[in-house]
Amino acid sequence: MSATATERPSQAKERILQTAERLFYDEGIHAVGIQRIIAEASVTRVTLYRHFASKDDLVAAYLDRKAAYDHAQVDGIIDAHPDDPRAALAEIGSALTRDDFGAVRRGCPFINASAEFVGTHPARVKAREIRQWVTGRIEGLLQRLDHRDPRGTAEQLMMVRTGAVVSGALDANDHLTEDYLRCWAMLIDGGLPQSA
Amino acid sequence: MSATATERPSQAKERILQTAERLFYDEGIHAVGIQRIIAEASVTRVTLYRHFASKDDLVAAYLDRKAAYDHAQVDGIIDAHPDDPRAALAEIGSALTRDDFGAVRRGCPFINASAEFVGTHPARVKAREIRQWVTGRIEGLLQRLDHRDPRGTAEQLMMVRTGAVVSGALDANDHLTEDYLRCWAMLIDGGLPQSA
DNA sequence: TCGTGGGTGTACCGATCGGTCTACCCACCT
DNA sequence: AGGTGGGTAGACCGATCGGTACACCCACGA
Repeated sequence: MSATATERPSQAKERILQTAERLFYDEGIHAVGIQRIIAEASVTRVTLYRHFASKDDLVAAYLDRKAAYDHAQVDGIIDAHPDDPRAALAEIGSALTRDDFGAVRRGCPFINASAEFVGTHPARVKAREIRQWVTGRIEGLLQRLDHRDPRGTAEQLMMVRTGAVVSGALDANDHLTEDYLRCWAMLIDGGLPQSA
Repeated sequence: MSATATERPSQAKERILQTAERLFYDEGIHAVGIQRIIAEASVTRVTLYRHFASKDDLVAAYLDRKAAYDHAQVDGIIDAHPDDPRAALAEIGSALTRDDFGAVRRGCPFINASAEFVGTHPARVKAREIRQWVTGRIEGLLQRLDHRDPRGTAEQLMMVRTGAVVSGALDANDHLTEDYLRCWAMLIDGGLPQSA
């Protein structure tokens, strides 16, 4: 009922964001001009600048959306295993490998964006934020498992996760998923209290 | 004697390459125009295009030089420990951490460049090549140690190495070196034959 | 009824992009 | 003496960059 009321806020904006997301991720941020985006989103220049003050603004929105996906996915997994942190950790690890790393076939959007900007540009700030957030979530799960070293292990897990994403985008081979998940499990199991 | 004879081949070219290396790595490739490079290298436009057919050509030369560093470093370490592959592995791992990851403070030049290009662009090809080469070298050392799984472990080592480089560039903390090297050593020691 | 906000269309801005052109200089080697 | 190759100087190219100005349309809600 009355969906149209507050829903109207912009179909064009949504189209712009989806297009920007696709192009920025697939081809890089500096490589994609405003012209490309408005053409493929079937929007006019004025409309874009009505919704986003500048390209940097659009970039920030693009990364915010990417971050929202990650937040939702990780928290969704954790919530789906309220009494089994170990299963949640396993799921966080393996979620990455779906469809042969298809969702990250071009690597990590935050790492990629960070490569294109310097200093304290929003892209770099957001990259650091999401990485620390994920690391913190993993650390929390490890704590609930009475893991020997939640902080260090969480960071190590982030390292192999990062490496797997990059490898999946650059030099994927048939063993990648297996090698990655074995390492992931080893880091977790190696510090568990009464594990065999 | 007669150094000037064949040494002349281009001081300008060298200046261009050094400048390109610095700017491309520090700020990104698409973010740096030809104008910036020739200005900071104190060279004219014509001179640059006399030595490099195009910007893509210069990018390729930039990455070739980066690859040459890596080749020299890794092979240098291996050659310095002809009878001790384990020491060589340890050195390859820790070489990265010198000066608080200072040499890679902006991350991996190949990963960064790959983020800016699509398809089979030289940047992506070279990235895959250097990564597979390093992985192969590590695998060779593990084989000489009669490691249980040289191939898989080499790939896992590359993952944590990659993750450490990225982390060093984005969210370095005081424990990074320690966490990284512990993981590095664990992967190696975990598969050794008669280890304690 | 009228304003407001999302939207279109298009022309325009200065700046920069990668790349080319012509003309000249000079140190070296043959 | 002449050629060659590395170098400088600066103008110029079409294209694209991010961003703005102005004028108009229309559906909605107050």
